[in-house]
Amino acid sequence: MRLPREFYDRDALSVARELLGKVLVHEIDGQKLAMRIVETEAYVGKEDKAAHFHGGRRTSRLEVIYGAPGFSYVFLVYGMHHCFNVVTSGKDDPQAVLVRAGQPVLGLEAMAQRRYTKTFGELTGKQIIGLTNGPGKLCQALDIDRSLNGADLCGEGLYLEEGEGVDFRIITTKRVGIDYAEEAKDFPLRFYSEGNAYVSVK
DNA sequence: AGTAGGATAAACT
DNA sequence: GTTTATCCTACTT
Repeated sequence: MRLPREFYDRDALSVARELLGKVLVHEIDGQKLAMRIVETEAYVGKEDKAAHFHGGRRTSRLEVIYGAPGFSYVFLVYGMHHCFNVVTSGKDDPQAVLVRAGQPVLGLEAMAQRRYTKTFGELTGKQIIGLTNGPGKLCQALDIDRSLNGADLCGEGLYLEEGEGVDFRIITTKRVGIDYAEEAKDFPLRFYSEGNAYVSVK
């Protein structure tokens, strides 16, 4: 079951929490790369100094976030890593959820190849975890880059599906990598699946 | 287990 | 010219 537009048409905090356990799918040439989401972060409104759109900043790359919910926002950080976000909330209300980590479900060979240029069987235990345990890593594993910025997640190619009802507890804590964000750096806006090996930072 | 530094380019000032 | 929602490697304890 693909998640409907309404799922995304809410505040980022709710969407971030409920995205845990959902499955992110990227179809390439008929091949499915899929990952169960285990860690997310909410970036919520103009008061949030950690967000690109803080203070109501509205530049060309941010237009998608000011648009309709259920679209992707993909950007490049540190000149080499992509970050995948889901746009939430209504038009002109900038909110988004960063997908920070997941566990591979489908297309493991392709992921191993993209991340390490090795077959899955050649990977060490650490490398298997390293496939998708971070925002930049998961984008490399799932072949997500800026060409997918603005993609409709209710369309074809890149979308999210309902997961398999696995039970887990949600840990709520501070976000990662936003030390510049003054008081916002301590906001409890990161969520992850308790005990999951693929979580980027415990 | 922790700390340090470098890679590397788009976006923004 | 500065900053950056990261990752990897190497070195120290």
